[in-house]
This record gives sequence, structure tokens and C-alpha cells, in this order.
Amino acid sequence: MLSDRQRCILHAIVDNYIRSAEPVGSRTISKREGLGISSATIRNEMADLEELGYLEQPHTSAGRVPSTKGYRFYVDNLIKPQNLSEEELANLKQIFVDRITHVEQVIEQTAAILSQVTNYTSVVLGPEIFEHRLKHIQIVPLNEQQAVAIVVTHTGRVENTLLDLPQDIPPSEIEKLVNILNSKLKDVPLWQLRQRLYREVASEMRRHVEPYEEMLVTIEEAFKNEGTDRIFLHGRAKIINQPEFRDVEKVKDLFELLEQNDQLIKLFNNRETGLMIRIGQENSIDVMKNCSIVTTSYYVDGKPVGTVGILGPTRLDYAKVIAVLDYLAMGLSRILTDAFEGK
Amino acid sequence: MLSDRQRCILHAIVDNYIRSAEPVGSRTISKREGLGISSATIRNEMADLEELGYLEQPHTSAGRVPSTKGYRFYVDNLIKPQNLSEEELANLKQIFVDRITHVEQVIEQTAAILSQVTNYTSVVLGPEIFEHRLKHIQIVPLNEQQAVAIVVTHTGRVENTLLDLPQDIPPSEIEKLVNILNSKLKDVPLWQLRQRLYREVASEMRRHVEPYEEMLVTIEEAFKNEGTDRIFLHGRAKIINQPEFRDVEKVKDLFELLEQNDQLIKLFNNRETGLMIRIGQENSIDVMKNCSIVTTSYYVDGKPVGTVGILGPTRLDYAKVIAVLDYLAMGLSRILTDAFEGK
DNA sequence: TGTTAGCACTCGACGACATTGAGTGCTAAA
DNA sequence: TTTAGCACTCAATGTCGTCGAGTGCTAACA
Repeated sequence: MLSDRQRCILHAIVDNYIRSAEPVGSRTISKREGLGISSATIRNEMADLEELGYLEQPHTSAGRVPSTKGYRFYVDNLIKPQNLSEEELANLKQIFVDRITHVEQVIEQTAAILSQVTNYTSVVLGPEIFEHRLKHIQIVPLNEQQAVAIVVTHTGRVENTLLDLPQDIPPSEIEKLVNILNSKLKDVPLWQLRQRLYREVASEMRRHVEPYEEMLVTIEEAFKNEGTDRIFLHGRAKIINQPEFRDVEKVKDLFELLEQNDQLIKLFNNRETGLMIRIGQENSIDVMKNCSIVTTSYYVDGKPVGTVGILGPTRLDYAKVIAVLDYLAMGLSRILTDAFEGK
Repeated sequence: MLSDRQRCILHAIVDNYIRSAEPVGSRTISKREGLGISSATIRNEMADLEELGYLEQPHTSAGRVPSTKGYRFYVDNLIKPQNLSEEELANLKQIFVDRITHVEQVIEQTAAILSQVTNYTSVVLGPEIFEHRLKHIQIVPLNEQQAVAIVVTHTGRVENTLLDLPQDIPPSEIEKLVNILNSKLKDVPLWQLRQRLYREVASEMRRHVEPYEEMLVTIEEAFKNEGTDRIFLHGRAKIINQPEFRDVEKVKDLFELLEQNDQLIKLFNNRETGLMIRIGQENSIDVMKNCSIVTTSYYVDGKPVGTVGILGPTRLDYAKVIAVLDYLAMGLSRILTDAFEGK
């Protein structure tokens, strides 16, 4: 257990390092007002904190730098909620003023502003559409062999799939099929579509549609690729501003990571809802050992549907990022809920 | 006008520099077989070539480096068509083997392979859909105030727009509207939709649809945002491999450029069709002064619909890139033509 | 017993300086 | 016109000494 003074010193060190990006020495801390302690005492405490694993020393005659464990303690116990400045608030509000047309645009905007305000790389996932309910399905034949299946959700999202048609299907059969699908599957959440197709629609199809088997297989195609995760990145280049990434090699690995959407989705997909912070090695990917991720969830109608977050160096302005993320996630939730529920 | 020997020397210098990324000296060229000339002679010729603006010298006691003008002469006059190696061909063919589902996937794949084979950043634009013809339009009401308009083209592409409905529209009116639109506008190219709407559909609407004015404005919305250019990037991180981008600052500017889609589209949108090469300052953007762009068009049914290209350092393996681009653009054209015309 | 002043020590950063070598330009001879 | 030879240039590299921020330890102090 850390003493009050140790906590205080750790706090000061982390704060300082976050601002300066340079190892902080005992004198710097001692000069900080409020603590009437000499640098020698601080040195002793620092040595203790290092032994406990909260601090690290780049080399013998340098100041101290927080370790992953140090940052962890900092975010868990020392950070206090930060209020955003007038200016930042004004910046953030921008998004919520403009009229929304497409949901995608709001998300895109959010990512852009998030990155702009924090100066880190922003990542937004989602919104998930598994929970969305089927509003309408349509099949538009393009020629004898192909058709486009279009699924509209109650939130206004449109997904489409190219289908290969069985040989010699008259348009009338397709029309019948579409009618059955719309009457039977309306308001069904997308993730249930396939199972409901077999359980409830198949029998009806067998009676009215010919050729039954092939059509069933075809239409299943249309329900397959729903829910592909969407990912929005902004401010990739911001990483380069960080002094810890002056080395070209490190930047390279990170940029390679930023191109692999599947990896990113794994990293940012926030299984628990709410605020998540992963610091340095906690990310378990080697490239990320000098990086932290902060994410939070956003909601539609109270249900978590996506993730908004940032990627930055472990030396991250956690307090500010958390404040900004909270604010944005709240705003996003409100806007999306309004939009999806039809105001 | 350059003498044969000068051309030969210029050729050798550019070739060498492309491979080594280091200023090439007179001795290096003289040792190259085939030219029985001493290094002193080469030095004289080099001085001449420099005076003519084809070469540059980083500093007095260094070898020569091609200038923009030098590269330009090289690609215009010295390069000879290059055949791809067995291995590269095998790599490239990959894309064309797998069955296509969505057009997007083919494009995405093309960008990926292009970047992989060349080791430069690849950019694919399009395909343009202005020329695509309307196959079907559908309006799905989500609630009292909003609806989704869905436009399907004859190529199977689906575009959707969120519409604000006028107050109190009965579904029957919407249905009437959709019927009119489908009967009047079928097979019309997308870029003509708006003008045709006013010229041919408006009068019909006035007779059958109520409220006529508001509905006209609403439906126009749906035809507005068609043809948003699509851009696919791959291998951004590859830039960092280039020795000329060891400096973090230069990389930063470039990565910022790579995040601005509108800028990229301007750069890559190849107004003339066919092969285009822009070297260094020819790009007129300052960030690009050390970069070259090579693009070519791809076609559907003989009409250019998009651009495929790469972005790399001015010290670019032009011969190889041109060969790869030609091959890919041809393949892409074939696949897309097949897909769009329904085989 | 905890705190602090003092001091020797460490080590990266930085600048001065010499060395090296690839490459040039010029001159004079072939 | 070509080429051998030579003096010259200049980035790159390495070595060395200095500087200073920062430490750890010890001994004195409250």
C-alpha cells in the first residue's frame, strides 16, 4: 500500500511526464508548490517507488519515468475528473449542431473532432446493427443470373448483397418470395434472420415458391454478411507528433497496425461496456507496448452499440481524453437514439 | 538534343539511382560493361548533363542524382517496356482467380495486391457510377418523418439516402411516386436523373401525387449525392521503407496528405485517360516534391470509369510500376465489364 | 526516526577536432 | 577527343573532453 506522500509524488511525476515527455527528477518535484519536501526526501521515495515497480529509470543518472504499473495506479486511483475548457466544449459541440443526414456522417464527424481536440488518433467502431430490426427486404434482379438483395433496417441502414440466381426463375416467383419474407420477418433483429428463415419461412416457401431448395440457399446468402464491423480512423498522422515516436522504425510498425482493420477491431472492441483503458503491455501486442488505448461505449436506446476511443502513447493525457470521450459518447448516444427511434 | 552517349549515361545513372538510392559517381557508370569509356569522360558528360538540368549534385564532392527533368526524360525516352517475372505474374493473377461477389471487393483486392507487388502505396479510384443506369428505385418509410431512398443501378450498385418526408404523407402516395419514378426513369444514367426528374416526371407527378411540390423537392434529395468518388488506399506504411523518408518530418506531411481524401482524389483523378506519370514538382503540391504518381485508367465496356495508381518516391521503379499497372488495369477492366454487363 | 544538506559519482548530450574516402574538376599528355 | 593523374571538397564517422542534470549515499540535524 502506498503512503499518502508516495501517492502524491507518483501523481506529480506522472503529471509532469505527461506534459514534458522527459524523465522527471527529484528537484522538479520538490520545487512544485504544496509539497514542502526536499529533493533528497523525494529521491528516497522515488527509489522506493521504483522498487515497488511504479517507476523506471532509463539510465542511472536520469530522472524517473512511470512504468505501466505506475500509469495503471495513476488512472485507477489518482486521476480526478477533469472539466473541459470553454474552448474545447465549443469545439466538441460543433458536431451536434449540424443537421444529420446519414448516420455514417455523424460517426465520421465524431472521429474527426475527437482526433482534432485530443491530438491523438481516433477510432470509432460501429454502430453494431445486429440488434437492428428488419424494416424491409427487396430483391432487384439485374439479369438472368444475378440480383441484388437489399435489407433496410428500422434505423434506416441499408445493406446489400449480390446474389447468384438459380436458373430460369420467373420474376413472379421472386416477387412471391419477397412478399413472404417481408410479412414473416418484419421487425426481426438481424442476428435472428437466418434461424428464423429456416424455422418459420421455409415451410411457407415450400408451399408457394418454386424451386424451393435453391431459392432458400440463395436468400440465405443475403443474410450472411450482415453486421460487418465498421471502423473509422482519424488523425493517423498525429502519432508522429509524439516525441516518443521520433524513431522511424517505431512509427512504421504502428502504421502497419493501423492498416489492419481486423487487428484494430480486436483491439478496440470493448467487450465490457463503459470506459476501458489499456496501457502499454496490457495490450498484449508487441507494437503497442508504448501505446495506450482508451475507449468507451455509445448507446442507442440504452443498449451499447459501438465503441469510440483513441490510440496514443502510454504517456497520454488520460484525464482529458476521458473527459472528451465521455462527452462525445454521450452526445453520440443521444443523437443516434433520436435518429434511430425517429425522434 | 542529347547525344546517344549522353542518353546512355543518363539512363545508366537513373537506373542505378533507382536501385541504390544513392548519388551515383562516374566510376560506377564507367565500370558498367558495354560502355568502354573512362570515368573522366563520364565526368565531363555528367557536368554537361547537369548544366542542361537533367542531373543534380547534392554537394560538390558527391555523385549525381536525377532531377525532375532527368526523370521526365527517362520515362519519356529511355524506358523500355518491361516484362513481368513469372513470380510477379503469379502474384497478380491471384485476384482474377477468386470468384467475385461484390465489385468493391475486387477493387479492394486490386489495391492490396498492387501495393504488395510494387512495395509502394496504391490508390484506386472509382468506379464512377455516373454512367450507370437506373435499374430500380425504392422508398422505404421508416416512420412518419423519414424514409430511405434506395437506388439500384444496372451494375448492381446500391446507393441510399435518408429523406425527410413532408407532413402526413399516406403510404399510398409514396407507392404511386415510386411507380412513376420506376416507369419514367428506368435505364436513365444517374447523372441525368435530376434533369429528367424535372423535365419528364414532374408533370406526371403533378397529376397523380399529392402534395406535389414537397414530394418533388424530397425526391430530388435522393438524386443529389450520387457519384461520390470512392477511394481505396493500401500500403500507406510502405512509404516509410523508402530511404528518402527516413526523416520523420517528411513522413508526417505525407501521411497528413494521405488522410485527406479530397486532396488525393484531386491528385489521382486522371483527366486524360491512359497512362499518366507525374514526377516531383510536377504535382504542384509542395509535400509531393519528392514523390511521383503513376496512374492509369480502367474501363467498363470501353469507357474509362476509374483510376488505378501508385504513389512513391521520385526515385521510382517506373518500368516495373508501369508494367504492373497496365496488367492490373486490363484485368480489372475485363472483370468489371463482365460483371456489369452480366457476363 | 524521519528529513535534509552535502558530495562524489554516473552517464547522456553536445561540441571540437581529426580522419577517411568517395567523388569531383582541372590539366596536361596521348 | 579521350584519359591518366592529381589536388581539392565535403559528408560521414569516430574520438575526446566538457557540461550538467540527476542520482545514491553519508552524516548531521530536528
